[in-house]
Amino acid sequence: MCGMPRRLKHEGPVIEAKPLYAQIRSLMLHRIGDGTWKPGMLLPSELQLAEELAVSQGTVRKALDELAAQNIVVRRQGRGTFVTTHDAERALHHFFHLVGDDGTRRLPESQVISFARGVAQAGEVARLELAAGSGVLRIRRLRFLGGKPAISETIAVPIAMIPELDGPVDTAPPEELRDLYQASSNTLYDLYHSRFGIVIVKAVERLRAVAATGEEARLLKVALETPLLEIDRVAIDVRGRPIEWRLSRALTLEHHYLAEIE
Amino acid sequence: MCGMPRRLKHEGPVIEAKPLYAQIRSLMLHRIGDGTWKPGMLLPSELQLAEELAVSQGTVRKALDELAAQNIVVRRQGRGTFVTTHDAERALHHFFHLVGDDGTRRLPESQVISFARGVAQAGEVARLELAAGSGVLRIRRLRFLGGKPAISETIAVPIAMIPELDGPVDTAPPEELRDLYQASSNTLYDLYHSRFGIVIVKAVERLRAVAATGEEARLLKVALETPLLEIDRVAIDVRGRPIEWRLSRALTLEHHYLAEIE
DNA sequence: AAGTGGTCTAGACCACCAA
DNA sequence: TGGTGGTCTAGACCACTTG
Repeated sequence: MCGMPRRLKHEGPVIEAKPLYAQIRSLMLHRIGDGTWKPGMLLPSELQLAEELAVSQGTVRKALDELAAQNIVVRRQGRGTFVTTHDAERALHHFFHLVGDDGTRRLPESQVISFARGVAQAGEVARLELAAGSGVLRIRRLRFLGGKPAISETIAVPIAMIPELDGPVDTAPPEELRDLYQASSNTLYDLYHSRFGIVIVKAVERLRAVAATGEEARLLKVALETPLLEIDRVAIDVRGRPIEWRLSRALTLEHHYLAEIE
Repeated sequence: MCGMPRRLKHEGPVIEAKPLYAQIRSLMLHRIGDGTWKPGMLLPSELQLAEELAVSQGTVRKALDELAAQNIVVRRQGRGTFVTTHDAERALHHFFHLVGDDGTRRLPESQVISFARGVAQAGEVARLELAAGSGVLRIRRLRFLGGKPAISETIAVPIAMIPELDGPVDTAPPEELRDLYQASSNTLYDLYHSRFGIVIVKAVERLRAVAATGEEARLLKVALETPLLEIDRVAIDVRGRPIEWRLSRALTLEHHYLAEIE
């Protein structure tokens, strides 16, 4: 029955030369990215999707299974398939790896120190793959674990990724956005998803041991030169674009970074 | 046709109450663990396995796909399915996360400092889930990256895991084993697999920043109190048993620890 | 009871590889 | 050319959730 490079009928741009289930997966990612399917939403059932796309249920299933494996979608027997919510719980387990030495995982509180636009510096250009002279949003904050200052953090996001952030780089960003960032504190990825349609699916972290600088020592209330764990993270969305660069320096006296490799 | 809790016919111990493909997966893991299927070996084809186990090809496929996703098995279209070899390449990419700041990944050289049996200390008892008084093999070594000393490392393995290591804990272990450890340097997990039938599939790493002690400073040729990245790793085999505890302290001046989260 | 995802089967054709 | 895994289909029954 099948010809050679099969092709879906319902797409705008023609996708070819990859398996049907992969094409369907791409189509679903588009629907999530463009807001047709929003976070938390119930998707049509496998049978409905199969009929709409004119493929078998098994093919739809394979596409959904892959999305589920990537945590983009959650499947619940008897209920249906849902778009993942980057809620606090998930953000905590998936993207926040500092845990207490006793194994407890606590949500850190955050205090925003500064929030401003600026022209991308060399490090930002490199890690966010920007053109020279691009604008970025920069957030500086101090985070607390168990009430004690534990992490000094700088975040950079390309202005181009956030339409609401357009404007001269030497003026203050909208107050509303600052409030959003302050409020979402620990679940920025959920904010990106629900507000900007950006789905973070991956992060690359580079870790090293460094000595606390004067400012860090002051913020974290420790001696100068105290060893800190530096976490240099770039978050990447479903289309492979770097969305956020985050440089954290953490005290690891009562906490450690947990990595599970499998 | 199907009854309720389906059951395979060919097993020794009865496995029940889980899906057929999961039972088949377990059976395959047994065959790999007990040496019936050795590293690098070509497995029977899906159709042969399906016939032998009296299930459909699709069910065998699902079991094999899961093993492939776990890197326990490698599938090659047109050739067949093979038991994974923990070769240097794989060990490097999967379990060794220290990379050069320029992105290069180099295989470290190792120099064994000491190699002896002993009674498990508190930390070893806890991390390796041992009974008090159990014996462990302890290896102390210094590792070099780009010719320069970079990592100070202590490894502990329960004697019970290695039959060839049985004997009084206050005597020296067999020379042959020491030679093996020295030679395999970076691919201990391959040694565990091919020699002892232990398949490492997972590792849990805890990272923190610490200050170099006197001995470490001497070995690594840096100043006292230099910040070091401490990596506390427990390797776990396919049956969930902790096999090895490794405590490393690394210089991160020209290298960093790379973690990819997805 | 109706609808969902989860498991399992049987069979087709394809792309790839080795002899 | 024959055998392998990779894709796709069609249809069955199961377990779970909701009304």
